[in-house]
Amino acid sequence: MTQKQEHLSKNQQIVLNLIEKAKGPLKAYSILYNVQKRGIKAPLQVYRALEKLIEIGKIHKIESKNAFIACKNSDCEISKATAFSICNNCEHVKEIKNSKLSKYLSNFEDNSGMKYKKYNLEFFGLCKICKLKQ
Amino acid sequence: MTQKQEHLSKNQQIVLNLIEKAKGPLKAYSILYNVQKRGIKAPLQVYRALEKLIEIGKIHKIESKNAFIACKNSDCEISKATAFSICNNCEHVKEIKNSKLSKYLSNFEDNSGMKYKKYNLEFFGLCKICKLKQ
DNA sequence: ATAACAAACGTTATATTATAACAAATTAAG
DNA sequence: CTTAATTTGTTATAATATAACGTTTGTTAT
Ligand SMILES: [Zn+2]
Ligand SMILES: [Zn+2]
Ligand SMILES: [Zn+2]
Ligand SMILES: [Zn+2]
Repeated sequence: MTQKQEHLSKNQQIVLNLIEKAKGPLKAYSILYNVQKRGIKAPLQVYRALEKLIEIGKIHKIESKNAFIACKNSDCEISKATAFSICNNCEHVKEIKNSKLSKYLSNFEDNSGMKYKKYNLEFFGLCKICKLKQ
Repeated sequence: MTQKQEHLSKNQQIVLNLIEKAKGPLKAYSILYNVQKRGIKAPLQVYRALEKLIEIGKIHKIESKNAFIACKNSDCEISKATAFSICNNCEHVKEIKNSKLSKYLSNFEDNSGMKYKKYNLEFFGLCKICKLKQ
């Protein structure tokens, strides 16, 4: 049983539902506008839900875009090891699931003697579709 | 000759000087306050300088912190391949210079058929000093 | 040198992203 | 039940970043 099942509060569930059915990453204020019909009125309610959802690994933040995407991998170790591919043209974002990569990075040590507990990697380029269009 | 030497404008030079002599990453508005004595008055002047400096690889943005750090590597391919180690406790940030890592990531391909032109990797953990203090 | 173009500048206003502070309500645990 | 912890609702504000506009400076080609 790799799936971590937490009980989510009302607001957390509302925000997660929206992010999960979205095609791409969503920004906080776009989330806010889309959940106002469900009673969430203020930015802070969204940010608090986001914070919790990130903590339990249900979503990830795409740092370069200030946007939030649902985790599709059941085995992201609670968002401690994330990698994304981002298309510079259409902005399509996809979480990379590659065990060699995650193993390589999780075990990475540099000469500083620092052992890393978490990493976030963002790759940029052109996706297959946009490459053809060029 | 790996060093890329561009002519910098006045504002760009002022901002770069500040970032280069800083011990760690600086935030945009902290930069602004520190260069006001040199005649830079508005956020946009700072952001424009930052944009250019990033473009030519003199500085990098630490996305998870919205902060800017000078590039210490002469061979960052104009900021197309960056990796940082970040201490969660003291916030110390250091650019990782590791040719195996950069080679591995620059050549990385996943099953999506996307070839990556750029990446940014941020590692988090405790630095040597903070580890001892725990 | 001067026209034409590109890059950088200065300035004001505004957009976007995120958190502080505090009190009330809900939920989990003993 | 009761106590503690979490979540909520709300208002205000902080922090980060860009739009729009006109001017100035630097570069390139005649
Ligand atoms: Zn994930
Ligand atoms: Zn694309
Ligand atoms: Zn660098
Ligand atoms: Zn430290």
